[in-house]
Formats: sequence, structure tokens, C-alpha cells
Amino acid sequence: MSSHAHHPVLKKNQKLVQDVLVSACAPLSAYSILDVLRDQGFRAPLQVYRALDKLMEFGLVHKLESLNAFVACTHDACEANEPAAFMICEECESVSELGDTRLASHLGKLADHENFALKHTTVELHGRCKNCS
Amino acid sequence: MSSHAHHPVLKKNQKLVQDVLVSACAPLSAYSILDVLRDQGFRAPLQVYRALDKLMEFGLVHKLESLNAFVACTHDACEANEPAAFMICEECESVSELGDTRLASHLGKLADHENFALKHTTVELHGRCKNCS
DNA sequence: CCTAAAAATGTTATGTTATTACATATCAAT
DNA sequence: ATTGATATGTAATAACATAACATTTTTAGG
Repeated sequence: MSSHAHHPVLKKNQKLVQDVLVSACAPLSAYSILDVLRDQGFRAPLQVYRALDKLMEFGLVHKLESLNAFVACTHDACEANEPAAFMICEECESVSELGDTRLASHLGKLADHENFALKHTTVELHGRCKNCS
Repeated sequence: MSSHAHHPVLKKNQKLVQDVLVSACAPLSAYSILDVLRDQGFRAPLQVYRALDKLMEFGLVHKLESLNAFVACTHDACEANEPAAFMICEECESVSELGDTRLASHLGKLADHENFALKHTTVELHGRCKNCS
């Protein structure tokens, strides 16, 4: 039942940032994370951004481009395969991460059709979630 | 053959910003636009951001969230209906705007399925365009 | 274990993107 | 003409992100 890909062991700052994101109930900006971690000795934005870069590389964290904010991956193993989409509630700020295979495949076909070598996709849906409607 | 929706007449600053974006061969940041327009009397970012806000409201300009940059709409009439997606070349910076109906409908179904009231979608594909491969 | 290379961290400064706040001017409809 | 709404001008500041450089920690090979 354990994840079949072994992420590297997280370094101190990476772990701290990851923990903050996992505990958060909404996406956090890098500076919000910094504020939370001042007590643990963080002093500068770069400490956060460097940790975030690594965590994103590991697939443990995603950036929401339309919010300039970050969320922990909710797919226990989001390795290699990208998330398909995020649904972002404008009311309660909740975010849910979808792993829709058909969407991914549709986007892949779209790109193929234009001879576009697809590297990375950003799909962010804004609206109101079930609870807030 | 004319567009069936009448966009409002553009105000001076809106027209200036729109012209810059239409002439550009790549997405431009607000500050790049500001630099171009200094000769026409622009002095402050807000002059650009305000014009951009209106142009986006009119559907004449889109923001690329993953680049913090703006492009003129290439659908002569992108009124009401959103663009489905943007393909952004990392090599030559060219952007093409897709109006894929099936993608839009797929995203709509995804949202419906989660009882998510969809307001706006951001779909940005990064990679290498046909010419740059 | 020791050491050299690589990775991670600390710190300051700066660059880039976007908004707040407030004043003034223009436009459109009575 | 007066009024209310929209657009503009300007300064200051907030919010997001990276460059450059010094130091420490980790890792892998001898």
C-alpha cells in the first residue's frame, strides 16, 4: 500500500515548508509561509522559495499560477504524472486537485494536433464549490 | 462579416494599450507596456493596469497567469465566450489561442460533476511550438 | 575516517508585479 | 448646467520573486 516511488528525504527547510502546506486549509503565498516559519528561524523569502522549488520538483507541491500561491499535493503520489486540474473556490478558498486522465489526454491530443511538444500544463478552474453554492 | 457584438468605444489609454498588444509578437508584461507608452505620456503602472482591466472585461485582452503577461485576443470576436486554452512556446515565446469547444465542454462537465459553479478557466500549455522543434 | 564535490542554507540587496489612496478631469443623461 | 458615473493622473506602498555571494552540511569516493 506504500507509494511506489521514493521521494528523496526532505531537508530541514523543505520539511518545514511542506508541513506548513499540508496543515493549511487553503493555498498559501510564499510570504505567508515565511511568516509562519519565522519562529523556526526563517528570515528571508529565498529560504521559502528554494524549499518550494525542490518540493515542486519532487511533485509534493504545486503552484497555483492564478493565485501566486502554493498547495501541497493531495495525490499521495503525484510523481511524474502531473495533476490534471485544480478547482479553486472563490468563496472559501478551498482547492481540490483533480487527476482526470481524459482531460490530460485531451490536452495531449490538442498539442499533438498542432505539433506542439507539451512540457507542462496549467489548468485552474475558478468558481464556487459545492458547499458554497 | 462584421462582429455581431459591439464592444464599447475604447478610451484613449485603452486604445493605446490595445494597440501595443496587437502589434506585439509575444505576451507583454504591464511594465513593458508602460515602457513602450512613456513617449505617449504614460507615467505610472496604474495607467496600464486600469486599461488592461477594461480590455479584459471587454474580452479584447487575456492575461497569461503563468507568465504574468498579457496578449491581445486573436479571436476577432472573443466576446462572452472564453478562450479555451493558450499554447505558449518556451523557445520563441509565441502564443496561440485555442477555442476548442470540446475542451471547454469537458471542463464544464468536470465542474458539473463536482457541483462546482464554474466562472472562469485558466488553461495554459507550455512547450515547444511546431517551428521550434 | 578524510576529503573533495555537490547540495543546502544564510543574508543582503534588488528586481518585478500589482494595488491603495486620493485628486482631477471627462463624459453622458437628464 | 448639474449631477453621477467613468476615466485619468500621481505618489506611495504592498506583494511576489530572484541575483549574488558567503558559509555550512551532506554525500560519495579513496
